[in-house]
Amino acid sequence: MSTQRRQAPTIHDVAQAAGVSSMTASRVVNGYPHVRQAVRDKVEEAIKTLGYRPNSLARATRTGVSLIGMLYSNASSSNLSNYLMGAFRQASQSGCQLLIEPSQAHPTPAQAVQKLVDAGVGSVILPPPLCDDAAILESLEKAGVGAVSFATAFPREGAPAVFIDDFAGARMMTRHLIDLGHVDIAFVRGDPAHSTAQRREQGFRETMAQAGLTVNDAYVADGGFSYRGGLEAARHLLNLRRRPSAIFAANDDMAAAVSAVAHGLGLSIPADLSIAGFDDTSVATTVWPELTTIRQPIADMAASAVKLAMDLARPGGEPGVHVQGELQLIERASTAAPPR
Amino acid sequence: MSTQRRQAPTIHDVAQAAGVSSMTASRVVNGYPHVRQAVRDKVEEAIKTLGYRPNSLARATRTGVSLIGMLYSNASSSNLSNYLMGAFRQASQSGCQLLIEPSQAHPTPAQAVQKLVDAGVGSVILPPPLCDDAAILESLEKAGVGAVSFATAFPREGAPAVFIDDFAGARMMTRHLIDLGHVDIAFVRGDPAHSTAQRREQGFRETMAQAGLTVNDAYVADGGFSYRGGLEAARHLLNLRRRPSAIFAANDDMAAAVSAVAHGLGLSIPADLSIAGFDDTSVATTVWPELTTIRQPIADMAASAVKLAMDLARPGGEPGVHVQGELQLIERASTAAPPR
DNA sequence: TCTTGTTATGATATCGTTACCAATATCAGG
DNA sequence: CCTGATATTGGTAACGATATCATAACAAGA
Repeated sequence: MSTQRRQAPTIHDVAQAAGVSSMTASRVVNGYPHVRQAVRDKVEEAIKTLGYRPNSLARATRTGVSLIGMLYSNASSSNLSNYLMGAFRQASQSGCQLLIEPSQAHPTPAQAVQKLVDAGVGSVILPPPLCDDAAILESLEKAGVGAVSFATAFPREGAPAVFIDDFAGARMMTRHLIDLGHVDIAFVRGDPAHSTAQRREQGFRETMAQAGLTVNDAYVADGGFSYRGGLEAARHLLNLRRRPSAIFAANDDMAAAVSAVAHGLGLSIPADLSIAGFDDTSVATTVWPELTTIRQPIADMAASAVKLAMDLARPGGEPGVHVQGELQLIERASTAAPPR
Repeated sequence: MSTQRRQAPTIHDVAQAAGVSSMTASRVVNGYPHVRQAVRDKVEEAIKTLGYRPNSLARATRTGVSLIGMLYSNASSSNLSNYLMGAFRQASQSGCQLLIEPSQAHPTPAQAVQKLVDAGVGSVILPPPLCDDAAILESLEKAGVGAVSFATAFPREGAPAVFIDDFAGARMMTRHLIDLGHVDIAFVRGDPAHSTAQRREQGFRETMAQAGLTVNDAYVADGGFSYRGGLEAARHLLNLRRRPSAIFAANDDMAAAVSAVAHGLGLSIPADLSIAGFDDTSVATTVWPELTTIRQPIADMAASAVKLAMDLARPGGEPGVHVQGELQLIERASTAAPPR
């Protein structure tokens, strides 16, 4: 029964064990040059033996802390936890503090941004639709606070941004449905205020066109990215005289709504109707059958955003970096070949 | 266009501005006694003038950092973001690092716990069902790592825990339905492996009994806390010869499933059927109509858990503290008086 | 007046880390 | 063998905050 709380080893312990100065050990830990391979090996062995883990807080005090502001809108709330996970993991690694502010807790998004600025953040991370809001970007520039755009479909040249290729994602999914043999494919649009909604629709339309398929106007319904909007869109689409054999919704919430309506009409999924979503949020695996969807690496993207934000806050930071997340088509049980 | 990055003021700046030593300033900041009111005022004014904000990272280096392990199971994934938000907010305030580990990423929960221990955490936060697992608790004790139980329905005496009164919550909701005039009230049970599921069922049953209402066995269905399980439970309940006029599901996911099935059967909510959930997760406001449910202050509870975990990791920490979250009945559009 | 005790303040050391600079080792070219 | 450049190391001083101890001030009791 060892109640002994073992003290975490410090870099000095490592240095002593390896028989070098703590400075040299620090250099090894941080991968700096000008350390002989032999010494490097010794230090690395000591690190492994002692189980040393750098204390990122102490490191941050020396390197200079940054306070980074992060907004979130609970619109994409299913993705929120991944967003937070990735951001905080990176923040803890880089030793910066994150100040999180729900944008919908303020009358206007501008006020949420102002609150962060007043708190003294060095830079902020803006999710959609704020990252496409010219007024907000301008007020930030005036305050001398840099902004990293997160998940915008139109990253600005010369400004740091983390995003995915919504167009390509929509293409992948449309392609998938076409390859399964579908011809009558309907689309549920997102909120046009979000740049991503536009790109996803373009991706759908162009892929259909390239495959020589026409997109009937009645086959494109507005869902506003919400479950409720998805319900109405689904009611419209599934009551058409010529019912589509597949419905591609611009996000998972709407796809889930389509699924609910389809069940209500006694349709069997995917035998009677294929349903595809986008985002791979938790609802994609909550509903039954689980949704075929496009996964974005939200956590990694959030981590990248924090990294960019830190660079931005640093005096010598190099702005204008773009990071693109890799998309992946996740095939689950909600899509199949159309009924004969 | 001031590109000048203002340096954040330190406690020394404050001290100088107030004409005292940094130690005295620190005492004021931390609310320690033994500072004259006049001096306290002077320092506080300096803090306000300079806009000083304590650097919690630097503070933590001196006070002793703790690395706190946090497990999560994506079972309650809708609550995950709130859980993370609260925990991270507190961690950043207290200057501790959080190491988060998804328990389902490991073959057994015990291995997830072991990974945290190996990483050198000072204590861990255990959500259900891990917090009720005797084997895990024992192995932690052997390793000398304290555990804070999160959201268990049976907090152990003498062990730190953060929880809600599931029993009382279920009572509140059952009472609400009875007060609306419902008599034929059905219940969708959660996963019996979770202690909270049992307590919620007890709360339902006892309140019914106290109101002189009988609970028909056919009116209690198993839903396993999942959407899918909720679907089956709802199909069973809504196809009974004598259909209940209200269904109380032990969590929101299952309530959402009930809602979906009810829509499918052409029932109007709440005119034909009242539906109640528990947890107030994001699905409660995603489905239509929005769910009447019981809100738990998950974020605050997570923050408390982090605080307890830090106390636990500190040598002189006082264990055995219990923190209970306040419940609140959120009345939305899914409940109303029963049809005549 | 002289303890004695309590309250109020400051000086200094320290946390774990890295920045900065000085010191030494090594090597190429003459 | 020397010269200067470059690679490799260590010493020291920070970073921002607090713990600890010492000191100063003041009041109450002997």
